[in-house]
Amino acid sequence: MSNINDVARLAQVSKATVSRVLSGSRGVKEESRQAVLRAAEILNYKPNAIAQSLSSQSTNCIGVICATEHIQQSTGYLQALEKQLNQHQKHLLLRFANDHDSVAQAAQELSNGLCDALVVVGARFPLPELDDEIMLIDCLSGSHNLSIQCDHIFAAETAVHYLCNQKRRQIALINFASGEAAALTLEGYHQALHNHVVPFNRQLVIDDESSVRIALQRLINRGVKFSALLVTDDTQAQEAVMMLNQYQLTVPEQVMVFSLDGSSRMPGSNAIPAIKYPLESIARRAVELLLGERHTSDLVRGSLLIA
Amino acid sequence: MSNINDVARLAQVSKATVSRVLSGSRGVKEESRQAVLRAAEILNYKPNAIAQSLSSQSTNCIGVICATEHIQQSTGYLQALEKQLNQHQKHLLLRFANDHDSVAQAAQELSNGLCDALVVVGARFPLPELDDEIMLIDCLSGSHNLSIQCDHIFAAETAVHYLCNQKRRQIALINFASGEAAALTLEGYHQALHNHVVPFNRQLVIDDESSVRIALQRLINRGVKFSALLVTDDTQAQEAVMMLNQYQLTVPEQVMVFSLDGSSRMPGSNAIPAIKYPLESIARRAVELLLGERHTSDLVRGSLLIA
DNA sequence: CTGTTAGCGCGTTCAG
DNA sequence: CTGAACGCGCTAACAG
Repeated sequence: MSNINDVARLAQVSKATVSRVLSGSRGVKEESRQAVLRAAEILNYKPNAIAQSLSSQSTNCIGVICATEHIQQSTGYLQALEKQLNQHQKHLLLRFANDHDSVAQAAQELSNGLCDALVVVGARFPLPELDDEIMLIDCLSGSHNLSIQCDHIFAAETAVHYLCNQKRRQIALINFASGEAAALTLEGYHQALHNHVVPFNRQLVIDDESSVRIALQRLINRGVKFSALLVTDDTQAQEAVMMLNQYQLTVPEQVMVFSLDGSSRMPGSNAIPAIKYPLESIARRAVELLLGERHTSDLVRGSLLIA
Repeated sequence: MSNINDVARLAQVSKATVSRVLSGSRGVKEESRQAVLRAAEILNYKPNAIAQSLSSQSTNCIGVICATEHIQQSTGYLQALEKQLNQHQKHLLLRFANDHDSVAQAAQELSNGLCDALVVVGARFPLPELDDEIMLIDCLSGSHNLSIQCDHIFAAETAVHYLCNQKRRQIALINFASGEAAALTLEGYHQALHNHVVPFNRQLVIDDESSVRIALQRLINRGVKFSALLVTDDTQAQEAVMMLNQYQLTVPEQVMVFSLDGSSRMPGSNAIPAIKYPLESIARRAVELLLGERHTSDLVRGSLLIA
């Protein structure tokens, strides 16, 4: 690979002039300008990104730590993020993590100057204490400087509202097992029921169970009737449908399953109503926040999606 | 962020000694060694990755250009690759691309010293002329220095063999639209039929159609009966099943759909028999080839997977 | 065993 | 308008 010296030599100018032409490009005689461009063309010269980074004290890399639990979900985010970053000439350094410790380790290992910033995406588990510079997207943790969260209250309200309009008033909820998101979801659920003058039944809510299947079994074991089932995402919805079928409950006739996050749908789950979040705009907002100096957070609302 | 000078100063030694302790670590007096470690601890010092890269002329980054066409497939590769790279202390620089030009551009932009190597994953379209150093995983292109390909002949043979044993002898094939893989698949299909003394019927094969739905329509329009349908991957299988249902054909009773690549399955497609490739070992092999100096290629066989 | 020095490739003063 | 010189943070070769 040729370097700046080679170009300078071939173009009969100094390194500084080469640098000026290829970067700032202002205040250079047209003649030497052409000479540099020609030389660079001939040598197929590309400024070395590493050297530039060292000099400018900023790599153009953004580290993304992606939760794998709901992988098809995360993949949507990944694509949207990459697209946005790409438009800003930034690179995406990918790391997967599926629990507290993995995230901590990944964050450690990416904090050695390789990345200009870090993002954690889709972590549905308690996160370690992270630097305030790190952005959280669609994670459970609530109070963080830089984050983009789904409006869980709004989602739950919308879902309950829709289901009530379908004359389904016994709405079961399998909530997140912990975190701010769980509380907010419950709040929206509560609120919407109240608006529809439906009494709240504690027996219809499970909020301390990480496995959907077991949550559903517990629900059924309780013997309480329900005509609708709210779950937190599409993966859970799929599993719930299968399991309900095993219990001879038809979907959606007897029980309508509703996914509170149906972004990045996989084929075959179109029959399940859901709240869909606009991945592209979330990613755009995320990159804006990340690259801008303003440290703030966003709440994004999802829209009702029915087959 | 503190740098090597800070540590040297605090530890009362020179930069070189600090470097030695944290890298080579040989031939250093225990006393100064401890001093360095203590100082590094106190200052929470992390060697700057960029500076190391510039000096060593090797970033520890591997660029991965991932095709998005069959995204759930690609995601599996991505996770497996990241895991392997991680074990080798390498970072994964992610780029998505869905056509010839995007790949070319991505390859260009990652060839500025930022990456030590490049990998293209899952590209089912014709690729641009790429540097021989670039590794191809599960791509259509055949002759390339460094690549890991699926054994398409073996896969097609296995599929046909299985179907014949199920007494299904009219086996339709919706093949790749182009490339080496298409030819190999057809060869395996051909060969296996021959072994089962089933006459080859050109009317059962579609190999110049990128859309499954249209391919299937063409197949049905031809009016030729088939009791089994071979498609190239799970996404296509899903679509085929839906479409067959629309035509009032029951699956698998009337037509058994078989996916020639059912790696990284999504929930709900368990009923479709498939050939499954071992993603983890493919990724391991890929990283070995990439990091080793031997430039060679691999052919990997998939195993029959039935619900 | 250790400190000094010279690069790695580039951007950026600062004189001319 | 241009070139020489310095610094980014670190590693490696060379003297002591």
